[in-house]
Amino acid sequence: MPRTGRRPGPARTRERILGAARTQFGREGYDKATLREIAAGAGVDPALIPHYFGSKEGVFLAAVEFPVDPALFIPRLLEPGVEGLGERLVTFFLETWDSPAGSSLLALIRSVVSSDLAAELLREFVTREVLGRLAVAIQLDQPQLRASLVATQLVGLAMLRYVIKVEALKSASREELAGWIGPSIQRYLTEPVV
Amino acid sequence: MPRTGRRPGPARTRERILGAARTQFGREGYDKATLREIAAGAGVDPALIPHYFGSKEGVFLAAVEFPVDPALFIPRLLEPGVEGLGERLVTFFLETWDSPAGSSLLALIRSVVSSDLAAELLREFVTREVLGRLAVAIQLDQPQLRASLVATQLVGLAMLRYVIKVEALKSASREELAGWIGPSIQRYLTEPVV
DNA sequence: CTGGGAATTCAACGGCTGTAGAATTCAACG
DNA sequence: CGTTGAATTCTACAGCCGTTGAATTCCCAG
Repeated sequence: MPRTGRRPGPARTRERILGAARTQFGREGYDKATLREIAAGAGVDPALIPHYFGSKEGVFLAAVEFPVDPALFIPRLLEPGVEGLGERLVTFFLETWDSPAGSSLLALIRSVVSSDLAAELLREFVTREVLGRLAVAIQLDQPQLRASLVATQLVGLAMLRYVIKVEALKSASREELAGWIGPSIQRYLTEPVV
Repeated sequence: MPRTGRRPGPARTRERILGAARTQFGREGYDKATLREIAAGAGVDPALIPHYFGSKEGVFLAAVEFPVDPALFIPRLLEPGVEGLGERLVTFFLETWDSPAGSSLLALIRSVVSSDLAAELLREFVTREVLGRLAVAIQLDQPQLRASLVATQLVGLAMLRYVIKVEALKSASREELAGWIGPSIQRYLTEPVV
């Protein structure tokens, strides 16, 4: 059983493919992004991508891993107590989008609208990992509705600031936005029943 | 100069093509929708569409006309005064989406994310027709930022309720949602400077 | 009844897509 | 140095797309 053959390589090129895939999926969304463009971005032959990841779907799933771990950040946001939770949540949300991890989120949100696969993926993940944890954290009625309302405000903010790029939101500072939007989130999370 | 030849027809089939186009663009978005599927939905040969509307872009522009006229509904919403404006706005927004006109909006929001053409179209229209009118209506500082914040909340609501179809939002009543979200909108519009 | 012209269909082209499989390169080993 | 087998590339296929221009249908005027 000879342990021979070409050894080094795939670690490097796998990473470069994933990087180019994130860029491309973020810029174009799942459908418009093509394996040929991703391969060109990675300086690689297009056939290498199905070879490593099985299919276009495979490289998408490998590329858009959720860039933050809810099991970590949710307790960290809750730790200082409920007061100011809304503002902290908005600030954390904007910091994540403005960080390098934002490209993964852009790929996800762009793809969610065009691909049922991506929509299902995100809905399952958010329901299980995020809404679940938030539901047990806030000890109030209708936790799913409350968490969903929070999501509407945050998703809308991401859509207009990062996807459509509305000028007034693009040029506003994180602190300013947190000051405006934080209280809305806070109310969705803590306001007693309507 | 003989006025002869086949006369009736196009009015009917033009309408049927536009209807099928709205359905298809709403279900698939601009990119995924195909002329062949639209034609099949209208019971018509695919070549008729470029023939009547010039191109795929042409039938899209003809199909997704904004289904409500801001010049009409904005004064109507403002007329009872500023108190309760937030709730009225949310209610009107949801009524429009739940009406037959909602399919045009779905086509628009689905397409905005995949097509630069649609994004540019919507951004220009909203900036000019909606934000402008709202800005003069509310006599406060930073009218564009305020109107954009309103838009984030409404767009996010539409995304999660009608595009991703999150259960908690899909099954909530219009009144319930207006009760939760209305105050946020109200604050964005009328809260004195932060 | 007959011809003309609009309405509609047919057939096809060129381009792009994801993907499969054969062919080739090349670093590491005996 | 030659063999080996993984890493990579080449070639090609089948399918769908928007669009085109010629062919056909069919209503209506004369």
